[in-house]
Amino acid sequence: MLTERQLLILQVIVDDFIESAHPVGSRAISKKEHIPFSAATIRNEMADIEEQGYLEKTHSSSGRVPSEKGYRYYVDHLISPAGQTHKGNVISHMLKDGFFEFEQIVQMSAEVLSELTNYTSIILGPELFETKLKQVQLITLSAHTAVAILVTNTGHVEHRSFSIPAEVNPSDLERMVNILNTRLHDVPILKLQEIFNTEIAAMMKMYVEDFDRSYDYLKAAFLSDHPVKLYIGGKSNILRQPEFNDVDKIRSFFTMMDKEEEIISLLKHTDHGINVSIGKENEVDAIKDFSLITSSYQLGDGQLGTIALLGPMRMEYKKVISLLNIVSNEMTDALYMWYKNNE
Amino acid sequence: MLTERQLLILQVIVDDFIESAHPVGSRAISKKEHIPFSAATIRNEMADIEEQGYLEKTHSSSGRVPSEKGYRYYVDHLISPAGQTHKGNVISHMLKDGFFEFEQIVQMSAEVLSELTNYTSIILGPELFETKLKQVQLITLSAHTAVAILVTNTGHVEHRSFSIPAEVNPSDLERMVNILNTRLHDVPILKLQEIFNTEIAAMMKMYVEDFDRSYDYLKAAFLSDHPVKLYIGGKSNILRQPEFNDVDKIRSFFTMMDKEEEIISLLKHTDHGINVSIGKENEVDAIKDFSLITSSYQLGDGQLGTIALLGPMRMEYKKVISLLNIVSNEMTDALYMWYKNNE
DNA sequence: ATTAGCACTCGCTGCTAGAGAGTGCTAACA
DNA sequence: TGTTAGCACTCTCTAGCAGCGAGTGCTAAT
Repeated sequence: MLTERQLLILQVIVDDFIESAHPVGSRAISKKEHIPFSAATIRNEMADIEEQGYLEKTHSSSGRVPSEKGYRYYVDHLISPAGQTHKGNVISHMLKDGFFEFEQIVQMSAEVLSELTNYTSIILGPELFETKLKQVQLITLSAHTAVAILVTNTGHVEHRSFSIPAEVNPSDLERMVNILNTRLHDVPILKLQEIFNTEIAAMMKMYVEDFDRSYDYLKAAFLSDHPVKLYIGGKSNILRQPEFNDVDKIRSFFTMMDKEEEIISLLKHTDHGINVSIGKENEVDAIKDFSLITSSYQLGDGQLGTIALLGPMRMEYKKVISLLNIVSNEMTDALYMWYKNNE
Repeated sequence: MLTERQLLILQVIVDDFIESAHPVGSRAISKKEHIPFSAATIRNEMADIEEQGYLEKTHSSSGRVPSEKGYRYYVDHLISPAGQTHKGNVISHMLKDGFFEFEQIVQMSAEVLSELTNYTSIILGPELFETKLKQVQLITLSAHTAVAILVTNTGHVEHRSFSIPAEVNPSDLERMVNILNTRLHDVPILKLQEIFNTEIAAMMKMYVEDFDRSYDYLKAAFLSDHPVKLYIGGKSNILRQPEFNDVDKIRSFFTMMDKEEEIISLLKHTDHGINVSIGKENEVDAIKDFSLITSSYQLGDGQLGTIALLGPMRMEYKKVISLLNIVSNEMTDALYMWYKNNE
């Protein structure tokens, strides 16, 4: 167990190290105004704290650095839930703007988050397995080309252009769209493929001449690829962190950031509220000396998306946590409004 | 003037350096099979070549490295136009696929180009000042929300969701869209803003009640931000190049890549064919020790887009040039087909 | 004209010494 | 008994120096 004074010292060390990125020595601590103890006393305390695993040395005669356990304790017990609400205003303003497109807002939020923190921000769109198709529209641009537009109940819009082979009859096309609209309304996106292959195929065969060609084209146009959408902000902002002084670290970081699936799997927990993973607590090896802070936001219908900041273990937890709290709340609010309008 | 033999040596040096990234010494050159001269002879020649500015030393007793002038000469005169057509097939296949969306293809081309070369690829979409609006569609999703869809003559589709304030009358909205469709057909995108502010405003005042609100919303929805679209592939692939051993270089590179406008201005020449800018030949300071190779592709109606590869001066010019040639031709072909279908 | 030989230059590696920052321990102190 | 001053010790970091290797330029011989 740590004494009061040890907690104070631990807090000072973590705060200081988060700010400076340099190991913290006893003398430096004793110089702070709210620390009335001598360097020697602090040395003794530090040895105790280290013994309990909250601190580490980078080498035998260096100052102390928080261990993962130290960060964990700091995050769990030593952070006062400071409310710097002024930071939220930037994003609040963005989101309160009457009209908006979901994706644009998310992308901007990601950029702003990264800009405010100098870490890399990641936002995971709503998980599509709850998302349902709301409406299908087909706009023909010419005799040979058309745009298919899919609108989901979350307000997400996707378009896809495709060319219409000469053999396909325009009236067939229209009939097909009607079929789609009737049958696919309120169908979960993830079940599209299945329904296409069974019911739709059957229905179409009845109504549409030259079934095969039309079917293939339409199917390709409608079944797009991404199940979840990922928004990353400020991949390069993180280079401002002093821990990125090592070229290999940069390389491995960027290599990891290119692997979308890995990142998605990392964020795909749907707990409510803030979640902090420090160092090896992360399941993915590639970020075993990073910290990842995630928060969830909610769509109008209760679905969850994830919003996260990835940075060095020496992260400004206090700032980041309150910021993420604000942003996820703002997003939830804004999306609730949007959803109500859309209903 | 350089003699035959000096040209041969220059070529060997550039080739070798491009491959190895190490300064090339006289002994190494004399060892190559097709070089029957001794190291001493080569030293003499190298001194001459350096005197004429085609080579440099990194320090007084180092091997030689091509100067910018050397690269320039190499590119202009020493590259045999090798036709490695097999590389083109990858992209050819992608593009020949019957249906496609312009943006998807471009993005994929960018990725593939970068993957094949380990440089960063940049593709500039068609310049919109020639692009004209073809059709406007408004799909209402609910009483309060709608999607505006703009289709251009290049087949580019843009959508924008916005909410409809309660005060706006649905029939007004419909009337507005009709007005837009009549008046804006074939209007260049760049003139949209202007026309909105004058003619459209005037016409709408006549037909539409509660003009002000409707107008603002529609305007905001229609005048989107990006005049040209930029596709970047493999920003992090370039980290594989040995010249990126320096953290500062990496930082400045990524900082530059974040400035879209700068990159656009860099590529906004519309010469036909391949263009190589070496080192300080580039107008932007940030890439004064990079080489930029651009090529143009053509849209069906003659508009130009730009496709480029950005890498170290020590670039595999031969490979890159032939690759860019192939890709830009493939893209031009594919887009011509698309355009004909769309007409 | 070409080449072998040689002195010279420069970067790189490894070694050493000294300075600086920090620790742990001991002994003195309140 | 808890706190502190003092001191020896440890470790990193930097500068300086020597030796090696790769490469050059020049000279003299072929």
